Amino acid sequence: MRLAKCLTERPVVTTMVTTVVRQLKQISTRFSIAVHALSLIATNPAECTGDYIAGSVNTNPVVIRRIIGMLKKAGLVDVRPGVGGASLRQDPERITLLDVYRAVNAAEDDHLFRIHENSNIDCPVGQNIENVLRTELEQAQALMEQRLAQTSIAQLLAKFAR
Amino acid sequence: MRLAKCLTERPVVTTMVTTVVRQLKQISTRFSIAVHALSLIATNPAECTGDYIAGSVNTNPVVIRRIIGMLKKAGLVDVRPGVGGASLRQDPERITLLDVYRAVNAAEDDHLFRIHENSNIDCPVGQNIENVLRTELEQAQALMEQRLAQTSIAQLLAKFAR
DNA sequence: ACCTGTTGTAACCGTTATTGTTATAACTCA
DNA sequence: TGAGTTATAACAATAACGGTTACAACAGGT
Repeated sequence: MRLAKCLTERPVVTTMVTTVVRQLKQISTRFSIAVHALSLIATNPAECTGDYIAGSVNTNPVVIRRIIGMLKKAGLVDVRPGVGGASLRQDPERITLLDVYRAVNAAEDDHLFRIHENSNIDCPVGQNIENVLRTELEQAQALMEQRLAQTSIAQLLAKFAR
Repeated sequence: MRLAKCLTERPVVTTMVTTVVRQLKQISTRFSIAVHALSLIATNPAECTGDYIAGSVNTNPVVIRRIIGMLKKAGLVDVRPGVGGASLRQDPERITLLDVYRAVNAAEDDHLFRIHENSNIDCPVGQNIENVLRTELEQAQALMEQRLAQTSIAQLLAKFAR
């Protein structure tokens, strides 16, 4: 069969593809640590130094400052060099888990699923798979994100025991 | 404040924690490649050798065999050593994207979100954050997976152009 | 004006997952 | 038996992650 040959006898030259990298990141603990930090700040802004938050999260202060920096860049918190403590820039009712998720770059480029590229376009499947699958996966991802958007930091705090 | 001291003056000994590792994996291209392979097998089982599929996906045949091996272990496909070709072990209408997602271990231990551990239990936030957040994130994950479960390989193929 | 405590970063390390690759054993069937 | 195939081990290159040290810059109190 022609297609069989076309697919099996791959040209050896394909190794030229410089690998664009663009690696999708996993959903790291940055996300949960960020939520933790925001919960602390919402509760007790005055004491929220990097060291203090690190003491509650039980990690290194630099890890915390890195994450706080991302939250600051996203407009969620206020921090000033030299002066201790941090404060929310929005009401805790208005900061959702999705805001935090996005702020800490939980998923690269807003794509949770990574899809292989360079499929063989001489093959009916290779020709179509990327677009069709992308549509499906984007819908799945959207549902997840909608759920994240439904919970605010304030709602989270309200669920704490006592 | 007592809590402040408790959190700020961390005992230096905490470094003993041997770091259990347990790294959560990202959603790799294994998933999309597996869907691609299953689509090929559903369409054209006879010709589906590792090299053939690799030609359509445009990657190394060993990568394909590794993935096919996982699909086989999950009971989705039939492959036999020595003999070329592969076949579905279930109707393409009954194989969902979620089945594939699970088969290739897209998320470690079925937990898409990784949550930091060892929060300071002397802190009200540290005490509660893990359980409360876990509940939320599991619901978000569940919605995503339910969406994956709604699409079968057959439905995917039906969406291909011409 | 200094000192202390803090934020903000850069730089580096060890670990891990991923993807591609080579090599080799074992198997099937004509 | 030989060709084609599956199965798998081993290795390398890359990247993300989390932790750590070091240091510059800054603010506020004394």
